[in-house]
Order: sequence, then structure tokens, then C-alpha cells
Amino acid sequence: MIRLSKRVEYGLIAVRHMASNPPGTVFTAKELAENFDMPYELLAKVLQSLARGRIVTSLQGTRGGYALSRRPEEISISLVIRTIEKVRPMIAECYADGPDSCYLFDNCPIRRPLGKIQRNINAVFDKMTVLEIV
Amino acid sequence: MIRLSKRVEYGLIAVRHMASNPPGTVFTAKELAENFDMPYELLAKVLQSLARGRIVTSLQGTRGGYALSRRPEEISISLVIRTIEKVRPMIAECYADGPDSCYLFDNCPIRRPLGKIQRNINAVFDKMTVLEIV
DNA sequence: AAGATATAAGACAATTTTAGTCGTATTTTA
DNA sequence: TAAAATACGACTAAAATTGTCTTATATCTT
Repeated sequence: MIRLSKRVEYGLIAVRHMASNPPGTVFTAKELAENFDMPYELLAKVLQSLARGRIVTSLQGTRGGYALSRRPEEISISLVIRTIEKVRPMIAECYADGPDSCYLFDNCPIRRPLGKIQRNINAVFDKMTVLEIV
Repeated sequence: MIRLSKRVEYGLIAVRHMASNPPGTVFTAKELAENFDMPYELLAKVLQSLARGRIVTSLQGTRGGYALSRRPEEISISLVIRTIEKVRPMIAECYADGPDSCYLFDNCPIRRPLGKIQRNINAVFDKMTVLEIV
């Protein structure tokens, strides 16, 4: 299946919402979750991933929350996905996890063609930025 | 996750192998499975799906098997995926299953941008044919 | 006609992945 | 010091995928 995970969807919704407000505006996980009907705990973890990836800045304590730490045009959709999933969106295991992940690999008759498809899909996610989804 | 299913991988491997032999050559599910270390029963079902989708022709009985029923350049990767999965490769549920599948839909802030990504990804799978993977 | 070989298809079991929840610690402000 | 927020690991639940098994049907060969 070629499907974005809920975690990525939640992350994109959150990032888009931040990007459509003045730079530096702080949002709590709670308000984002309530605003868009997302499960609070899960969204919180996604935001924590985005914070570790320096896409958002987190502020702890009362009046804390998250704010975008880069300009929307500097955040590609690809980066958001990679940051949340910890890997590039790869269509085949061998490309995601390397030669040892596939018993065929060198003998795999479709590895190279899939690589070409992979590059084209990478380009799709690389070239769109958060600016374009606000 | 953005990953092709094993069923699609098996299908592509089988179709590619058929396409790299003279047109009309018949292959049994068993020999294809053994040749590329694929689980026989699963591959058999994939081939049955491809037969229902008229991508391959099936011949029952002794000396039966499967043969490509179209020229490789007439079979897009997209068609192979759709035939095996019964749906287009869709990155979000709302695009795969319609408005009722998502509680947000009209209020979804990322639906339209994802639609654009979807069209670009469709193009990737649409424009490559089996001819290009032999 | 019988036996061998192959596809057809549904049911089911096992595995893996994803989604969601819970509990506790830590940080910061008022 | 209390309240409100993030941080994070452990865990459970649900869903999807993969793999297996069983039976039926078709066709060729002898």
C-alpha cells in the first residue's frame, strides 16, 4: 500500500496550521489536537519528533508549546515525512533498509526499475514545501 | 508508510519475467515461484488477479500456466498495481475511499495539497510501462 | 477412463505494522 | 509551590499484510 501514516497526516496538519499563523506563534499540543480532532497523546509524540528534527521549537513549562522554527518555504514535505518516520518514504524494503533486508537484492529483477520510480517519487515530496500547503 | 506490498512486488517480478521472454511463452506459477523464491500460493493468487484483470491469460490443466496477454509497452506499472490491489495507489484514505472515510474531509486542511501530490505520484506510476523494466 | 498437473478461490492463521493509551518525570511560569 | 506544559518509555489494541491450507475444476496424456 502506498499510504501516508496517520502520524505523518497529523504532523502535516499541525505544521500547516503553524505556518498559516504569524511566525513564532506558539501552539500547545492540546489546542492543536482539539482544533483538528487528533488524538492528543499521539500528536504530542509527533510534535516531539518534529522538535528533535528542529522543524519546530518546543517550549516547556506553563505557556509552553511549539512554534515553527524555520520558514515554511524551507520545510519540504519530504523533510516532514522523514523526520516523523525516521526514514525516507521508500517504496521497497531494499531501498529503505539496504541489501541485507532482501534475500534477492543482486538477483532482484525489479530493483533498478523501482529505483527509478523511487527517485521520481522522492522528487515529488522534495519539491513541495509547507509554504505551498498553507 | 509508502511501500509497495509484497503482492505487488511478486506481480511485477512475474510480469517482468514474462515480458523478457518471447511473446506467448507460458509459465506456471510453480516455476515462477521457484525461480525467484516467492511463496507459491501467494504468487498464484497474484497471478489469478492479473488474469482477472486481463494482464495475463491463464491456461488451465496440464501444460497450463500464464502468459502475458498484452504487449509490455501497453502495461503501465500503475495498471499492475491497481489490478493487484484493486485500488489506485493512494496516499490518503479520503482519496482512496471517498468523503465518508474521513471525519474531516471538507474541514481537512491538507486535503487539497495532498491531492496535488497524489496526481504527481499517479503520473510516476502511469508513465512507466513494463517495457521499461525488462 | 484414469491419473497427473495445473489454475481458481475461499477460509484461516501468523506476523508485522500502525494507532492509540497510560504513567511518570521534568521544565517553566505565575 | 501549584499548575500547565513537554519528554519519553512501556504497553495494548487494532488493522493490514503475508502466508498457508483445503477443495474444486479444467485439461492434457496415456
